[in-house]
Parts: sequence; C-alpha cells; structure tokens
Amino acid sequence: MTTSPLHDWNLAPAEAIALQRRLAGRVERADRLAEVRHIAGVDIGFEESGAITRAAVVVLAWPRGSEREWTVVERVVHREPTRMPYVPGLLSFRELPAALGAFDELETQPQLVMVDGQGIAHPRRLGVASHLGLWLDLPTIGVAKSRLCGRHAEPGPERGDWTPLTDGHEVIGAVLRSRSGVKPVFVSPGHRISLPTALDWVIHCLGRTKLPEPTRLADRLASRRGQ
DNA sequence: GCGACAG
DNA sequence: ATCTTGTCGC
Repeated sequence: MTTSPLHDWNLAPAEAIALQRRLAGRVERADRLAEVRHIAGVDIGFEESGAITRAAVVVLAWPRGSEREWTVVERVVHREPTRMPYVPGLLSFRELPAALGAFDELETQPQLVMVDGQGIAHPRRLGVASHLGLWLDLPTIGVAKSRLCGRHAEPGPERGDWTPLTDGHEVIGAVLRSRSGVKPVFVSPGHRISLPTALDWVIHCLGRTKLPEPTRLADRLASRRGQ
C-alpha cells in the first residue's frame, strides 16, 4: 500500500476534528493557478442503500467551444464500500476516499476542480473542497446547494447577484444567485484560490441551470441519472 | 438546555 | 445523500 500524503481515513470524530484544525492552516486562500485548460467537477452518490459510495469526476475543456458548447474530455466513476456515516462538519472523511479513487483513475490533469460542498465556509475552515485541494495540491472551489455555517443577506434576484457569506467579521464565501427564481448556491474558496476568482470561475461555468456545468455533470453521473 | 447541521 | 409522480411554468 502507499503512504498517505496527509493522513489515513479511519478516525474517530474527535481525531478528525483535531486533524481539520491542523490541515486548515495549510489551506492557501490566495490565487495560485496555472493556465486553465481543463476543469474537473466532482460529486458523490450512493448505491445499495448507502453501502457503496460512488464517486464521479467529469473533466471539461476550457475555453469551451462556443457560448453553450462544452466538450467533455473525460469521465470516471469509482465505487468502493462506504466507511463513515454522514456527520455535519466531517463530510470529507466520508466522501474523499472514493473521490480520490476516482482521481487516481483519471488520465487528464485538471488545473481547477469544482466540488459539490463547501470550501472554507466550514466551522473549522476545512470543507470537503479544501480538504480535496490540499490532498491533490490543486486549486479547488466549493459549490454547495445549501449553507453549513455563516450568515448572509438574501442576494438580488438576477443571475450573478451575490452577497457575502460571513462568520463574525470574516468573509468565508458568497451566496450566489446562479439562476433567477431559484435558491442561491454557496460558493467558497477550496484551496489555492481567492473568493473573487472562485466566483468568476463559477459564473463563467454557469449555463441555464442552477449548478455550474462541471458540478452539474458530475452530479448526474454520481447519481447514475446521467448518461 | 435548545436549535442548526454541506451530502 | 436517498425514497419517488405528477405538475406548474418558461
């Protein structure tokens, strides 16, 4: 077996929390991105009543062909037995093992990764997107469908309108109206990216749907609803 | 003690 | 996350 770059995954809740506090100090909140040619979207689904975790990664070419033309470069689905239950705040310990398995099978090297879940908009500033970014040493962005922590005002009604997500005086993300008339998404930096840049990328990847294309396609593939 | 709580 | 049909609206 290989030696884990950061840690192993079988941890008790108290240990996982202590680990998150340590890892959070390694998260980079400033932009450190290479020229983007491929953007990956990641999401997790379950089979067998939750006994099997199914990770999906979709890689899209950038820049895209035309306004609403995306080129899917690669798609990977990786399954493995589920190890941990869902515990709010400890999501990465449940989902990352399978996600990393999917990345191991990926042939294309993305320069940016969008994850279904929070980045630093997390109680200890280490949501699943940040944790994955540290492990892969790649820029990551968290795009969640609901809030885990922080306070915010309701964003405007038009696509692109957003308000800051804050915790105390710290800005930890943005609440973005990705589509008018629909509940907003929660965008937060994962690793090696700033909030303004993360927001730009998410907005660039928006189609007519609520979720940006990378995450939307990964979502479909993970739930096997996708093709 | 009473809520809140990514997926 | 997942279990699930029809239905309202652009």
